[in-house]
Amino acid sequence: VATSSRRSTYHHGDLANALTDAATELAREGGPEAVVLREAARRVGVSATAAYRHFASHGDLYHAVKSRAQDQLADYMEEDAATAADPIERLRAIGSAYLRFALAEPGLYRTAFSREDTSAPHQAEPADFRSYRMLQTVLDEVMAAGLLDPARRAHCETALWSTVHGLALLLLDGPLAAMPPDLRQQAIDRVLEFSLDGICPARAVNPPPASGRPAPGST
Amino acid sequence: VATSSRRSTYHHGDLANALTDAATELAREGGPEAVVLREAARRVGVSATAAYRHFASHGDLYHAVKSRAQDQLADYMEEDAATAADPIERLRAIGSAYLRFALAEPGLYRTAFSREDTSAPHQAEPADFRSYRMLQTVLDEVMAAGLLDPARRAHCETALWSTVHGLALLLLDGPLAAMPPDLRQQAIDRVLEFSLDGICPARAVNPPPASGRPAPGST
DNA sequence: TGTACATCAGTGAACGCGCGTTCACTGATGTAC
DNA sequence: TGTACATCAGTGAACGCGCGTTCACTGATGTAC
Repeated sequence: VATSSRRSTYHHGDLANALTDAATELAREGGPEAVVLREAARRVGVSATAAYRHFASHGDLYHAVKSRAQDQLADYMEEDAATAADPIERLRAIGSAYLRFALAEPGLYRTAFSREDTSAPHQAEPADFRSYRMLQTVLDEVMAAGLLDPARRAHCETALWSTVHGLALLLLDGPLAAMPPDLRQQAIDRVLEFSLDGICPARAVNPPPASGRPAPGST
Repeated sequence: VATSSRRSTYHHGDLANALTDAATELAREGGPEAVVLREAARRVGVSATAAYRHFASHGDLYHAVKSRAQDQLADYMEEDAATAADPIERLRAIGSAYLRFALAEPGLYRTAFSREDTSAPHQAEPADFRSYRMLQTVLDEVMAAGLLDPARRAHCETALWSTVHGLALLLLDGPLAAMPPDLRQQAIDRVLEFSLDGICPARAVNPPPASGRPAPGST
């Protein structure tokens, strides 16, 4: 399996993967619009036509790239979740990893959440996202630990996902793009706390004594 | 000023506005990518070249459309805010109007928050958005009414905006697009409550007696 | 162990599309005298 | 009140671009006998 962009043999051996790699790199550099079949083929050192042996259309290739991007996001989250000691910490960790990924890999992040071609094989469901399933699991842990009122359990995923997703996009493409980095980190920290407080209001009213939660305003 | 798409006089009279109207309609129908200078000119019944008498480039026209879209969002919010009795109601109202606009006018909504061309005249600031200034004002009112701890005032705008923006995009383009409408409205209502609870946790722990806040789970 | 041949995985040229933008132009308007 | 003329606001043809996709093809591979 040659990962090099020029090959010696006539047959590539793993062209589908090589094209997906190249196209993912395009997304990384330039976002969803930069995923161009011809350019991916060019980078692999192959004719554009060759791509059609492995992908039915541009949309097919694009779909593969999008999946990769979603997976990398989940990787970031998994990595940070592993360092967390308790469920609330873990919730904070996956939220902050989400934003870390969005800011570190804006092109991939945008691609992961770009609108799919209407002719997509099937409508995406939340459960198709590894990151969503992680969020579900952690919320269940928080509830099991007695920190989340079962009456408030429904729609928690949606609330948290909305917040981090919205913040990511406001920071990347929106009116918050001009924020200086230090203020930006402060905003991220505060927004995450607001979210946790919304889920577990008791936590905010009677803060746990030994919690590592930073006081409002500190950094 | 003729708003009709075909004109009788050689000189149009208000071509700049007519082009912006047409281009905004394109955005409404197909989102930001659908804002095509040539098509706008076609719809107005004028040669594509004529547009260059009024706009320096496609980006210029696009910018005008984006402003219109942002303005219409603020109109929606203002409309609903007017019906609210108290500050918390008003906060809920502008949030729900935000989502109402996003779902009713997805093309315009996407355009309002689309990434600006890097060669834009200046970086957008939150304060450039009428909707943001409304949010600020209402939050100040909530604080003045004693319902928001001044120590928690900072970054409230960012938290709320992130949540509604994220939810809107997850519902429009994201994995929540497949949600059936009734569940969707439930999700919107709950997410707004989570947000308000995050801002004012005391409200959630000791719910105000005569408040119109729906009980969790009700619709 | 060799050979015929189906199949697989590439090539290169070309098509059609629609875009933003430029060019040299012409028709309409309004102002100076 | 008329006329010369600068200026303004349009026209139509054309350019160059890069894309996704199709076409007829050829080189490499592997299997049957």
